[in-house]
Amino acid sequence: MALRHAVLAALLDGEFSGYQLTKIFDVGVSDFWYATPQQLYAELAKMETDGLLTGRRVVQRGRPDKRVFTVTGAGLAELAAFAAAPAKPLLIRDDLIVKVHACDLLAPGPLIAQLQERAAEAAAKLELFGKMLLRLRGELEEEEFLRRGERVGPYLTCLGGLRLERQMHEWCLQTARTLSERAVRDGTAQDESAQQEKGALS
Amino acid sequence: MALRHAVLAALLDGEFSGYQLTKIFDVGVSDFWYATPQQLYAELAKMETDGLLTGRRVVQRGRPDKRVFTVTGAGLAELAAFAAAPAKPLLIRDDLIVKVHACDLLAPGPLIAQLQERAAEAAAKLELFGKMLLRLRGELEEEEFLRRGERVGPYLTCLGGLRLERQMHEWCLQTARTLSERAVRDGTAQDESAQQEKGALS
DNA sequence: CTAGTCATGTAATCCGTTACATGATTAT
DNA sequence: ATAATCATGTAACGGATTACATGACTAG
Repeated sequence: MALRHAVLAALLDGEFSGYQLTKIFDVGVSDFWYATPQQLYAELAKMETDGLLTGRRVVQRGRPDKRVFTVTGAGLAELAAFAAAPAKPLLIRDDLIVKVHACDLLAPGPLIAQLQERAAEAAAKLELFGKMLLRLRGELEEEEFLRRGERVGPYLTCLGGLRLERQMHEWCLQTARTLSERAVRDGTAQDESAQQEKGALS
Repeated sequence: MALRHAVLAALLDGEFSGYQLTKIFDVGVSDFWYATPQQLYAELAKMETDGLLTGRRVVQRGRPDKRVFTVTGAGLAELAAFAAAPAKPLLIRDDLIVKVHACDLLAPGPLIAQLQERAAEAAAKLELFGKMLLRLRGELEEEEFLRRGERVGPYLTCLGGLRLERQMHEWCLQTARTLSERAVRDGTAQDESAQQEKGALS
């Protein structure tokens, strides 16, 4: 029961449909959670049954109708109870870090490529978060907004996401550089036979 | 099928028993993965059946016997295949960030306390990772070790963990400070009735 | 002699992922 | 026409968490 709290938090920013929430959770906005569409549709149905949300049908022209959800009083109470309870420890699961951990026994080529790819993704998110921060604080300066803004929650999490992506970007590039240099030292990165001798597995 | 690759990577650092691995995965060493004991014992059994690992009984004096595991050739092949396949996107799930996202509608007191607690945990991990880096690189300087060390994988992931914890530490403290200042502005943090008026939920 | 650590599991339940399924509308 | 986007689900499977269970030994 943890996705539901993320959904409640997301719905504080406005009314959203299941589809809109899939977009929000797919990007993992501000890196605060991730969920698949199937999870969301199922959870939304359950939450409505449990009285935490109310759905409202919105007729659209040119597009299929959608049902947007609003947090109820019971939903807010659930969120408050969640906030008061001790937080579970941060959960991270990352294939890439596992691969780097094992990098001394692996072919360096694919790993370096994946690190650079991840760095590029991080850079894209950095830009996104930067724009988001601008949008959220409007005309105010950051300090001013954090002191007197009405809704700073999304801004603070976005700042966290920005920091995370910045450090991810740097780490990936630095790690890729280190592995490249070592590959060169061992007899050029693309030379497969040289790596076989060193014990790398294709 | 992702835990098994993390187990394989961990077992590159030496022979470990299920119990030892629970310690490693419980701390979430270098923040690279997390798993419960039950998950590990089940997965180790399956991996042995699948021929990725071999177990060896170690008789101890003063302590119960243990079974330590070693990666087989098939295990290394599995790891190589995993490394060559595209990595799944980073998965983060964090209660605290969800709470901060909703902070404008919540009582600030408990949230601030939890942010400070998390900051303390991050500081503890920072120290741990610092010591670990020293131990891993021995007498060499970092640059030198990264260029010529034999096993840099754990070092690189540890560097990543260090960066992550450093940024987590800073973000938690900064966010706690921001929320504290806002709480004061609204009529002192511990004054429950004042928050009720503002709309905060206890 | 009590609490804590070492050591290993089973069972039930819950959560999450993958695959499948449908259908309208808009832009090319 | 065809692909892409909007919109919402079901079903099956596999992975993860929680609760339960056991037992030896060590340090206070």
